[in-house]
Amino acid sequence: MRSPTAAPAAARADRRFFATDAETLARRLLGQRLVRVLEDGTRLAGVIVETEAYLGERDAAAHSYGGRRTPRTEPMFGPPGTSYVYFTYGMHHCMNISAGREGEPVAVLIRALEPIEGVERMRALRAGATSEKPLAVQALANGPGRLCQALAIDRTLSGLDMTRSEVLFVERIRRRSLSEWQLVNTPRIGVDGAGAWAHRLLRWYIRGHPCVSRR
DNA sequence: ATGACGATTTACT
DNA sequence: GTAAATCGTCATA
Repeated sequence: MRSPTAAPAAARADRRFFATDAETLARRLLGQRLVRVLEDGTRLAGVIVETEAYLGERDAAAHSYGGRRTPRTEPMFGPPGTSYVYFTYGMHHCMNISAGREGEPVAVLIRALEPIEGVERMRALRAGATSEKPLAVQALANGPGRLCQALAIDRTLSGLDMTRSEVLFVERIRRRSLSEWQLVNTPRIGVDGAGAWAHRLLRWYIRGHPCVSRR
């Protein structure tokens, strides 16, 4: 039973939310809340402030370019709302959410969050990365690798159905102010080897937000 | 079996 | 600004 004073349960993003093209989902995710529930029940959450779209077989920057389908990339082919987490550079993880339709390997990379819940836990999770003093809030999840570290996301969380998972999901939050935000649209980061696709404007972020990567 | 590379981050000059 | 860290994944053989 919920107490009369408790806040109403946030609405979880459902299949329909994710079932659109990657560019639309990349914009739609901005301002929504990404939630990670740890094994001890701790809730870590933040507002998504930066995303990138990966357009599948035709996109030379995508892991699914040319239809490449391997155990690693399999979640990209899953139903919309499937998590795709990969390990790279021998030390970092990056998190995506599949979009489009099942069998269509398109996804959105989550590049940065504004930490909202469990900030101290995120700081502890990130502490090992630097020898510096405690990190500022805006430095906890301002990049795809940092975000995964702050939320304890690794490839054991790849392939989850985020419309069902109890450990990783998106909550839709009321965004009356969203229409007031200005979105910035730029080329994607770190895909210089992708020829003409490197120039496509497939990255979005909330203009002026302090938690965006590469400030 | 082997080798090249990466949707990054950090530290250092 | 540049370089190092570090290893799973994938293509080739």
